[in-house]
Amino acid sequence: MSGEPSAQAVQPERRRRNAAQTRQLLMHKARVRFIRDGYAATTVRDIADDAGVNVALINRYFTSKEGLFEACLGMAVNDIRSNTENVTLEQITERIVKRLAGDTDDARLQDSLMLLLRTSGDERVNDMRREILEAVSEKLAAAGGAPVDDQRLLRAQVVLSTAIGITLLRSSLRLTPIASADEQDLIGPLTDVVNALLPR
Amino acid sequence: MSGEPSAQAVQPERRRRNAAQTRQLLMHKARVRFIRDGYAATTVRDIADDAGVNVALINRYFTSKEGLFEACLGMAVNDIRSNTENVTLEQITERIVKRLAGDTDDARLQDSLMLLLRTSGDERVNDMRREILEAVSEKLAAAGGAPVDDQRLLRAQVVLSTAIGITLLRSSLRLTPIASADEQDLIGPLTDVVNALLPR
DNA sequence: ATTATCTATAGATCTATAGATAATGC
DNA sequence: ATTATCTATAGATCTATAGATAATGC
Repeated sequence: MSGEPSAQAVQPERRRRNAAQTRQLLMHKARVRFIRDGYAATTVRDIADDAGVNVALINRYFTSKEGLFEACLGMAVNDIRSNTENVTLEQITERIVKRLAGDTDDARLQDSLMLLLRTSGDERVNDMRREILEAVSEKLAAAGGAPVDDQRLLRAQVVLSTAIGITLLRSSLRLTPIASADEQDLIGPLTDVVNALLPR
Repeated sequence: MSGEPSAQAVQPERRRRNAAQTRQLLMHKARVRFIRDGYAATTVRDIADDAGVNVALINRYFTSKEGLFEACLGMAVNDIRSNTENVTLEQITERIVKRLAGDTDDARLQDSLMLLLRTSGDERVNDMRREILEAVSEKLAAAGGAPVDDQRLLRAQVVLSTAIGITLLRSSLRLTPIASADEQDLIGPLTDVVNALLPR
């Protein structure tokens, strides 16, 4: 179903042995699989093949498939957190568009937002997900120094919903024309949404 | 991981043998599992247990797990199609809110939009998904007799993105306050989004 | 000598099917 | 007699682990 190793999997030349680097590579390949196929549909063998190493290394470096997923999610959480630090009202649209605008398939398969939508069945992982989304929506709501009440927090979450929905339609469902829209095409509609939901 | 049969699974009294009814029941239970856990994480045994019948009936009535998923998706597509017939610009927000407003967990697990986000790996199924989403966004774009250009279609798809994103945050991620918002709470923000994206 | 990586395999699923059982209708 | 439903099981994965191999650093 999703078993063929991707073309890039074949390393042209064996790189020098390096546990840290292999760990990184596994996380990178895992992230792409988890985003594209979801947790359950991804096998550890898929990931190991993509990385061009033996399956056993996944358990060696991450204890379990679940551990690998958790590591990927941690990376995504950091990525999103650092991208939403100190954001002003003016920057919101720009940041969202930048995040969504990845125009190559490869870029979309890196999108941390997509990984946040994947579930593994582990409760701790679901908590991580909810925490970061709460943090992000609070930052959005408070952007520009606006006073945050429940009303505004809800509206911030609708902004977040739009971003998530666009990500899905573009990367997972590949719906045109939104899937082929570039930064320039998205900025207008997105600006309108943000202005409508989070008036200054 | 997701194996416990739900509480309602135990039928208080054995109903009369009825193939058509059992088929229906299986589709209904399958839909809930597929929406909540996704295709790969759901086992046919989970579904059969929820329905209180033997696993073998799934293959008898639907040929395969994939066939059952396809049947569920067909149901969802019909549901969404009938809900987007002849929609006017004024009705869009109302329709979206009505669809999103399900306030019980059970209601959310029925949401056809959520099933559209689930993938099975079968290419034919992905096509069904893309087709219905295209049809819906075209209907949205054309609502109220507006001339449809690429620009407007893109904006209609951003509306759709918002609806999908809200559904996800509410049902799968259960983010508050949006997850606990009712119809009354959602109508305001949603109206603003639709007006901003699809001006008459 | 250390440790990154691989081999081989156990044990636990999961889907699908052949054939048996038992409820229903004539 | 028909057919809805169940039993039993084959065959295909999939994850995890114990222990072997081989590349690297001292």
